[in-house]
Amino acid sequence: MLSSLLTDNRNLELIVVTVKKPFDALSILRLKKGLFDLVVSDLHMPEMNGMELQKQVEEEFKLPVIIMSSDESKNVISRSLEGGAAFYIVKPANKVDLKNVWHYAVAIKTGNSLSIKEIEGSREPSYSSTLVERLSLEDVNSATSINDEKRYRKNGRKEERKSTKDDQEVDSQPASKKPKVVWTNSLHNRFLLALNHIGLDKAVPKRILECMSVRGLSRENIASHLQKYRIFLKKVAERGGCSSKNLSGRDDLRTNFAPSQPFMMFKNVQQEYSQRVTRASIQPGLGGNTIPALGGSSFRNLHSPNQQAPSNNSILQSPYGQSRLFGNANSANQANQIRSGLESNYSIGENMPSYGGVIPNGLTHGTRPMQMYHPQNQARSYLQNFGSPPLINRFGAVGIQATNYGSGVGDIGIINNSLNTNNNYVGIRVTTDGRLIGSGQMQLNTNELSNGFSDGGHPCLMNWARNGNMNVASIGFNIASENYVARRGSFSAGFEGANQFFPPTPFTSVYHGNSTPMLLPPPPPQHQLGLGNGGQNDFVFGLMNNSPPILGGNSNQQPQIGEGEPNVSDMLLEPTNNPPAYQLPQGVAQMSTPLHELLTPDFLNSLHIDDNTPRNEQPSSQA
DNA sequence: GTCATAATAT
DNA sequence: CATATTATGA
Repeated sequence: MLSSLLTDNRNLELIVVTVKKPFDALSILRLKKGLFDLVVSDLHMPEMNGMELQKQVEEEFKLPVIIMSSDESKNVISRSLEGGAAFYIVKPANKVDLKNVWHYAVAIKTGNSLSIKEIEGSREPSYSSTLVERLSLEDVNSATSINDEKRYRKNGRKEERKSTKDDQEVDSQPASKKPKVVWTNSLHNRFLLALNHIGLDKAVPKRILECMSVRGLSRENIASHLQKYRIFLKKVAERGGCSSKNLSGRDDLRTNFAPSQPFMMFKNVQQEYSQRVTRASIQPGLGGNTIPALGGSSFRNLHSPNQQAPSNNSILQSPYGQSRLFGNANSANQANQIRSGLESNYSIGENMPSYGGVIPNGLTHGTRPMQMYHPQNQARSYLQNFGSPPLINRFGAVGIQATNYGSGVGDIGIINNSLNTNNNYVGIRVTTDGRLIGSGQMQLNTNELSNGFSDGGHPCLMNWARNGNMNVASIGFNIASENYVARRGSFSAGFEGANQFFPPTPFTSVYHGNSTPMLLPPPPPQHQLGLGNGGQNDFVFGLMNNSPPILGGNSNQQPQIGEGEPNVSDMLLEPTNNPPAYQLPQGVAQMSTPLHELLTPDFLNSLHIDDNTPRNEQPSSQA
């Protein structure tokens, strides 16, 4: 059923009926009650103006009305909008307007085929014609004006498609462009959840589709994404790490610094924490009072529970050298040996065994083990060896283990000490349960070396050091009410070498008390380091959060398609009967399988998935 | 269901 | 203009 629905959605098209007079419009609306979803009307019309029509339509059919007019005066516009018009379009309508119309139409109509009724004042038919023509020619899917006089047709390679609704005077139009599905991070996260749920080996488009339950998403869409994802996995599996060449390529990263998409992640982190700290969007990676169980005091345990990690597998040890940043990190090469150390029953401050959580998370692709990358494992080894009193300053940089205050700083200082052409510090304070209670000081462009870590009083938590070959970012959190930090929250580092980038590791995985592995395949961007300039700019296929948290106070803004998607954790934490919908271009999504059925609270807590931003795209910053 | 590749977007 | 992403057809 769902699939048929989706199928229908894919064939969704606009059915446009044009009439000359408002009353005709009303007549047809009455006649074809339920067929229409949207009315587009001129403002100025003979018998009844657009606003009156809108009122009538609203009252009688509860349909949104878009008013168009060449009248640009603010007065008129605002009056129309206040009067209840869904949109006001100044004629001649431009591409953006039409896009909005389309989006709006799609948004309000989520399942069935979409109909747009265009009502045309007889006075100025040409305007509407213009609209319709552009609609069909330029932009949105298929939209056309069908009446006896005019027929606009896209020069498309596609010929007519079947109309989903029959109506004598309604015809369907060739599609000019099919809107692409945008794989936002949240959507992708959902995809990952589905994969995780199904199991990678059994994950095929159809099943994924079912599991994802995103309305508007087709099997093909998923197949395509899956294909990409598999390619990605393959690369990861083949190239366990990055070659050092990336690390040594350039003297000046600045030129290559920001442009590539992956880097965005880091920028987002910065952005988020420097600008958007009003909401504690970071959820500690661990639920309850558990902490990641890292091996004793040994970094290597983290990386490879079963093996001794090569001594050079830590970026911390030789950031400039031949080290492979994460390359050997998962030296538990067999997929089924990959374990997450994130589950732990140990409390903060408690000594832990070499590794507490043994969560196999093996993934396979066919017969081949897929090595999933668990950056949080490698990157977040900051939590260990909390003595008594607990040591502080143990978070932040990738995989750094601080043994004590001083040396901890020193260790971390490998990063910090590395040429500091740029150090940014951003402080964020978080309560023990992860709530953000304020931001700390921020220092920009200082050459001062800093440990970048809080000792409880100095919340310099984010540290971004740069050297000729790489950039390292780290973010940590100060848990204000405790004397030690970063128990639960920390961001790890991002690296960029030449064109490549190690994204910071968002909190991703967390498990449940029981052994159900909930770990999602997190972002393994390390392969990028091996690619060099000619390499493909790969995507990060893990849970991530690129988008700024949605802050309060903007509720009066009309959500755009693609915005305002629910974040997964929100959905999960508060299951609702009205699950928020993903709004995909060709249809509006609706979750039919609540994710909370798949997930556990702890897991959810660990996730910060609210990203509505298209993957690999930088979210727009909030003004 | 997958793969290669065309189409489209950035 | 090149690259990346998504759609599509075999």
